[in-house]
Amino acid sequence: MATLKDIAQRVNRSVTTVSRALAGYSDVSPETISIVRSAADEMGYVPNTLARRLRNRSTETIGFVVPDSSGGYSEAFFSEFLAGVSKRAADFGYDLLVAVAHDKEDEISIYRKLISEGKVDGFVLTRTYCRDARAELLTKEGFPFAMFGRVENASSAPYVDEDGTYAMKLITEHLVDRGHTRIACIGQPESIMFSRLRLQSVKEHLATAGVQIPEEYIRMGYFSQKDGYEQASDLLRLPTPPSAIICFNDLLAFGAVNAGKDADLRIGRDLAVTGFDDIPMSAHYRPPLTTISQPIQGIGGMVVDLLLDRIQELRGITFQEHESEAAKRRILIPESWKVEADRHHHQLLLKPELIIRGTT
Amino acid sequence: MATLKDIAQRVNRSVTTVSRALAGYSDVSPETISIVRSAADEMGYVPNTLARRLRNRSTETIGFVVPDSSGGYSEAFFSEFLAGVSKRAADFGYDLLVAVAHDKEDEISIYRKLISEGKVDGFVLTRTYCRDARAELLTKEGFPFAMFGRVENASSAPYVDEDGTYAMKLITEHLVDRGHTRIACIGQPESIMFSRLRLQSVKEHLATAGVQIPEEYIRMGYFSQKDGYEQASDLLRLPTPPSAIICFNDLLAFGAVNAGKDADLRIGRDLAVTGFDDIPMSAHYRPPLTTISQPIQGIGGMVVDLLLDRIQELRGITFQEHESEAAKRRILIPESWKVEADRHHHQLLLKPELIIRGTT
DNA sequence: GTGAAAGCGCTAACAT
DNA sequence: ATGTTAGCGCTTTCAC
Repeated sequence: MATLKDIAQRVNRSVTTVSRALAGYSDVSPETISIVRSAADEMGYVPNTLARRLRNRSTETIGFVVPDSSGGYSEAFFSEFLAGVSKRAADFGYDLLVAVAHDKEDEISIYRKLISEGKVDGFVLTRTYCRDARAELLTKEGFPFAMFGRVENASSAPYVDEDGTYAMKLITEHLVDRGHTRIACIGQPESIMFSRLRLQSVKEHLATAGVQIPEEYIRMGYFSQKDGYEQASDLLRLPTPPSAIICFNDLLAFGAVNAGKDADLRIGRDLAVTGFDDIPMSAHYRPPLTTISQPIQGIGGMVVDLLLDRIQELRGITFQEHESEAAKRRILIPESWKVEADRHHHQLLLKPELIIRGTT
Repeated sequence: MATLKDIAQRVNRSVTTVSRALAGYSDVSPETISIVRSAADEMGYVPNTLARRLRNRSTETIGFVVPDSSGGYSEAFFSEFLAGVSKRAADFGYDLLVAVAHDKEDEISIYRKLISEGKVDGFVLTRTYCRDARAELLTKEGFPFAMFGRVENASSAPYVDEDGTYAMKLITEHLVDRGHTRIACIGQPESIMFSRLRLQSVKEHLATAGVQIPEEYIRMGYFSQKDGYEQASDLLRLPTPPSAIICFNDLLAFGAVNAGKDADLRIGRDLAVTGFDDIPMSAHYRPPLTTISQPIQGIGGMVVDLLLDRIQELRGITFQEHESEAAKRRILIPESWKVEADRHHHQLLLKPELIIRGTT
């Protein structure tokens, strides 16, 4: 591996000059620059990452800690998000460090460890809780992070989230329009922020439409297709079973559809089912699932943008910032996104889209 | 952040001594050791990872490059494997760097980049191809790697694989025992090593049992539940449709089951379907899926063991190795695994287990 | 426009 | 048993 020193010897300049030439500093003569550049190319020079990181006190690495109970994730969601994060990070020369936690306590200790060992510059969080231990820790430590989802105990932290309240407005209105009055829902635990928001929204908008939702129609705490099947089966055995089931992710909805089929109901006619996420399989399910689309990969990328912006911001306080650098990091929202943002574009709420298919 | 220097000043020793005390070298007085240790504890000393890595010329990081077309993965497989890798790596103080590739060419260039920038000490590969461009590159570069799966163009590389040949023997025998003579199969592209091996095995064992398998019964090149549905539907529309369908993963099998249901066949009686992987959902599908179990998480861990062993081996050539270190790294195979291994335990073949459930 | 020198925090060879 | 010295490869004052 060629080093700056090797190049310096070859072109008869000092290491310093070579370093600056390569970095494109303005106080290096054009001639020197071209000499150095071509030498570097020929020698296949690649800067030593470790040395640069040590010197710059920057790991150029983003941390992503995955809770092992990934049952919580619909798996497709997880890979999509990961792809979005990884690619955007790579665009900025950042690496992605992934750690998988054994359990809840382990998770927090992993964050502690990664921080104290200085292995990452910041974290990306997803699947946020209303009271989120991770957000709390990171806020307390003053360590940079950005989230897919909101929390209640870190109100100024940067996030991207889908407007679940609005999404559920779309869904309830859609179902009420279709004439449904017995509407149930199956969702994740209410401790998860988005789940609570969605449930609240369902309740509110049903109330507005003058539709009652009895307690036994509300099933919270579930994730998987199996859960969806079981809860839906149970709902359908009630004395007055629902005619529509709102599920808080697509997997739950698949389970509910199966339960309906097993109860000999015609899905979309006798029983309506809706999902959330629009994972790839949803369009190909039978019948295809009515659901809410989320640009998960794009959101992953956006969370990285927010995080890197935050990191730069904190650096700015400590170090002098080149103006050019400062200008580089500005949050850019894709044209195609409908979004509500705060003044600094650090807290973004996406307007979701309802995809009407065969299950309603 | 406290540094060695800080501790050294506090306890009136040199930085060297402190370093060695903390590392537990035998040539430091017990007294000094305890003084240094307690000072370090009090000051909350954590070694600077970057500095240590630069000095040791080791990144303590494993690379895992995920092809973006993760449609290829059954998603559950992917997270399980990741969990196994990450946890085992953590046991040895190694980090996991994950990169997601846009496409096939991008993938190779990511490997090149990570190598030349010195960001990882070795790679973990999965979903291997018969002629695997990654394995080829890494072998050529002499860069450490270990695989879940075999390849044909890197015969001495360390791997763990499930014995797919044996697995298919179990499945075909099971089906033939049940009286099936019209047996079809749906698998991934034959360019994928495990897929080719499984297909070969199916053909051989059917031949042995005196069962014909016509060309139109063989559908290779598929991954998803949707694929499974489409191919199975097509098979069932043939003049002489199969009475059993062997699928090379569980997702395909789910699709095939659905196709059978839609054709009003009783699954397990009129039509038998088998899967592969035993992902969590398989036990809860309706009917529950007959399939082959793979301890995916355990395999992920084992691949890490193989890789770290390989890395140490290569280091041993360059650097002097502490004996204790050398002793530490020996491949240990879990008691519960039935396994065929080479002399050095660097190439492992797991004996799979057939899980008979409701679909046969 | 260029170079010398210092230092990020750590470890190891080599004294003593 | 401990300290001195050197250096990993890079970036950044600061002086000329």
